[in-house]
Amino acid sequence: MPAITLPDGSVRQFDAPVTGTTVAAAIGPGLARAALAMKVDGKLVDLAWEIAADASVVFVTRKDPEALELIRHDAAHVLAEAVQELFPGTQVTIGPSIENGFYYDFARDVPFTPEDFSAIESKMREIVGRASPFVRQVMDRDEAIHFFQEKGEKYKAQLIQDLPRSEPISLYTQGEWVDLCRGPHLRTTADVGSAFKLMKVAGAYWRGDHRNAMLSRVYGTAWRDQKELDAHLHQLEEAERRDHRRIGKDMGLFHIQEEAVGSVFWHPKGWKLYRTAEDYMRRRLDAAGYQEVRTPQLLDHDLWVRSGHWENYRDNMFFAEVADDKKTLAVKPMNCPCHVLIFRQGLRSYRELPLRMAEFGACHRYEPSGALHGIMRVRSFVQDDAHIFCSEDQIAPETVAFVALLSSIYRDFGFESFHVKLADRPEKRVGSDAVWDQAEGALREACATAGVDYTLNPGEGAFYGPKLEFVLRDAIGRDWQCGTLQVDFNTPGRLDAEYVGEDGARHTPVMLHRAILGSFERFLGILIENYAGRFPLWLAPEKVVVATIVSDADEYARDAVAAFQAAGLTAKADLSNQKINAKVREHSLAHVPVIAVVGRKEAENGTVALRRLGSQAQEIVPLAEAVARLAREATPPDLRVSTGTTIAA
RNA sequence: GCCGGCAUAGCUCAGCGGUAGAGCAACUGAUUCGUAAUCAGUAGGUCCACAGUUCGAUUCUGUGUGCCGGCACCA
Repeated sequence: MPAITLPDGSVRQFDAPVTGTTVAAAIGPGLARAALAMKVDGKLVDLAWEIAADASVVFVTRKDPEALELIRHDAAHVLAEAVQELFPGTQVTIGPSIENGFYYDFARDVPFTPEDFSAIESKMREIVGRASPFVRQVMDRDEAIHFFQEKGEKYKAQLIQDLPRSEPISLYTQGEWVDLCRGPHLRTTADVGSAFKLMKVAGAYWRGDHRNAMLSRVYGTAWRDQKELDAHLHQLEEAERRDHRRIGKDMGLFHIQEEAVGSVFWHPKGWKLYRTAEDYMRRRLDAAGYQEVRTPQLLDHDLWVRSGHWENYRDNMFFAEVADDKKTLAVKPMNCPCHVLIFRQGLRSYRELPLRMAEFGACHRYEPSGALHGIMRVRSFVQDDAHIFCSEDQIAPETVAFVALLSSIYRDFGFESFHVKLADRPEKRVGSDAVWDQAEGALREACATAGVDYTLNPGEGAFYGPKLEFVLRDAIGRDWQCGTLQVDFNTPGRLDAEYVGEDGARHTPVMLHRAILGSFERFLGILIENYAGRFPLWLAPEKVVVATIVSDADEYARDAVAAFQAAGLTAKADLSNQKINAKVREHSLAHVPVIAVVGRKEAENGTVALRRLGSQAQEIVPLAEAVARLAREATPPDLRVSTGTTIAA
């Protein structure tokens, strides 16, 4: 007879197998009301699950994280029921809970549109109101297939067909409606609550494969209560407010147009930002022992055949031809082969290794039209690329040095945390399995040496080698993959790179492909969104606007601008015939970090009234002090001299 | 590339089978003002492109292009 151990350590004895409902009721009416599901020996199950043997039980209530996932999953079921009530003939497929909500994929001749939402949502609320219990039932496999085929649900039948034989087939019924589902579920549809909202429709391939039928996916968001839902909707607005395409337009940083799809026209202010980032990166790479190079855009396609790109990457490459030359040229999608060609000039010695070759390399890739996204995903971009030619035993120390450099650079750009994924051999690849074993082993070992914790990203490596992906988190919690470190035992050999070792024999170097920002375009897009356009002073393309209150201060304002500019601060005067309120508003909306207001008083006293973006406070300081202080603040982080340190003799 | 939506003034958007409107921005004038919109006036359009239907198309239909949201892709 089951003895139930509760989280507080107490034990309850029962005479016969019991359900969670019974146990909760035995503990108290409060818990009986609050318990939505339970964990039996750590496994999440329905409250109606029967416990026959001794077990530890933890009840899940609305405030537990597990509850949220159940709410979302159940909301998906409610959505599916609502859709099938409203649109008979629609087939159901799958409907999982996801981050922030749920979706359900439907097979239907006419895809859903957002206009259908209000009817579906009303029906969903009606179903929630019915408080139909979720009832679990286990069915024989063939019977279940037959059951769904009878109902005309061929996708469901297919799902069961493909489940492993060992898997029990469970169905859940809510009222009249039945779905194939592993579970678990809440008690009744009422537990879903009312804090849900349908968000968007989208096409999605059956089983995520583009060769399959396109289904109509309905996305929803669901939360424990209205407050959480509101917070989420607010968060979405916040993300939209930060959209780099919006801010790029508002601040006049860049534009993209039809004549150059997927390529960026950088405007003066945007290019200033770009150059600030590039100059910074160049200094960091110089200091870290990299040698910068520059290589051609167009190269004979034969090179790409040898490198393996022709075979594995041709569909994503641009090609160029001219009338009186039979050669086909490829626009480089990567810089690596070019760097190998430089490496191959002359005889290399082991003494030159590790040889770190860097290039801000302009690459072109024919990305699918649907993948393009502002400046984040483009067809023409510049990588902060470098290749480290080294011996096998230099992989680990180079990885350690790289991770240190990358962390420091991310920190300087305002990103405090990142995580790492290790992507191993993909299906489409070059090189033997033995070489891949070696490369993957070397990379894992390097991670251990560098003290890097990583999660596995199976099958996602480059075609020439496994890679580490460095994913950073922005100010509103979104993740972006930027940095990468790839171990390549293939390309150097394919392109005949070699060096003379200590033993006098010729060896093939290992090549580490690495990038920190990834591409400038993407990284700057991320920076824009991370800061919502409110850049720290060193990055801000326009640092100071001197705004006058009266025209009597014009002369002084010009002098002030000159003083800021002399200190290297991009500054301009706003002498326009507008009220100071309007000027403050205009420049605040343009994300200018510092507004220096000058009126009669300031002109007389040689001061400026500083107002920082995002604050209403003003500080009146002598012009010279303002210049010195802002110039110090605008110094890039790598050039700042920390005060108070003395250099030891 | 696939599914769906969208394309009208510099921007945000309204509108309609009889060839176009608002707010903001711009420009002109007045106003000299103390920290997120001073007032008045003026100008501004191949209604994405091409084809079709129609007496007549910015509007309806088709095709193309681009953008947006997903999916697939991201070596």
